[in-house]
Amino acid sequence: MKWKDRLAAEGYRLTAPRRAVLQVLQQTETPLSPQEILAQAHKAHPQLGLVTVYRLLNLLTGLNLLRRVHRKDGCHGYLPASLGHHHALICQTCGRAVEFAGEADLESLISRVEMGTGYRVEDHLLQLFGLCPGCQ
Amino acid sequence: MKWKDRLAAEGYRLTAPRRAVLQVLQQTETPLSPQEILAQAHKAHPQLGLVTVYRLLNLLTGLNLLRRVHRKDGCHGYLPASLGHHHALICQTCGRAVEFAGEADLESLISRVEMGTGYRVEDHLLQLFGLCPGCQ
DNA sequence: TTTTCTGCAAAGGTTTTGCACCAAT
DNA sequence: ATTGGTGCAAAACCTTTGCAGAAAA
Repeated sequence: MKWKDRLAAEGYRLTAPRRAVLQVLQQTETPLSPQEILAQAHKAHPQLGLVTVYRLLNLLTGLNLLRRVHRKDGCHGYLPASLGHHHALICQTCGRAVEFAGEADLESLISRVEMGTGYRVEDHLLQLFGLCPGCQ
Repeated sequence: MKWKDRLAAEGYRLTAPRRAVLQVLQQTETPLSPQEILAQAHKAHPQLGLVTVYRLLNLLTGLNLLRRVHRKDGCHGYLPASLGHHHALICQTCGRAVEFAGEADLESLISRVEMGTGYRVEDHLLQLFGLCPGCQ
């Protein structure tokens, strides 16, 4: 429910299409492509258009409510974002995803790489792919 | 020169368009988009088409001679790949990229995540972004 | 009522495919 | 001579934008 409050607090309107998309995104455990989001939200709001999905995705990503991930099939997927900087671990079979915090381990890796290359590291992209407990 | 040998060994033909594209890719230090590759290779082979670039990129990526990276601007870029599983560190200002091996550090992170989540991790995507020595 | 949001249509961009011609082996 | 490669055109996608009408505040 906090997503709706957040949108209201930022001055955005709560409309039927947005409710439908929010409901899909808040419940998903797998990274969904815009098309997949449309298909699911369509049930709750049949006249929903893909354009509206894209606009809301950009809005929510900007508010850090959503995280955009790279899927193995090349598409982009969207996942509800936890607070702070987390990373995604995605099941290659069922798509189910969990987030994990790997900052501590990355920091030592990053300082070693900085030392070795002379670069200063400012950002990173880390995703893991594997099999979830149910798919092993 | 070993790329050409590799192509020949795999039964692929050495043509003028391919020579032009190979020359560009073997020399680059920054991840190039297909359009950028076309623009540079065009000098050596003016009638080169973008389609041919795409086909060769897919071919070389399949042979593990090229690595596809995600650029911050959303485009895909291509870098010559070293042997083994390496990762890219890309300068956000000039685009210059280096590869680094972070397997040792990642292994401890990965086993910790496997322990915590119950997933089995089979693959990963790691890229670092920062400033190269010259751009700091 | 005022501003924002929506959905359509259309544009822009990237990547793939079909096909006839051409070139490397 | 064969086989595979090229380039054009066109198609298939994905994503963004312009705009008039609709809905939230």
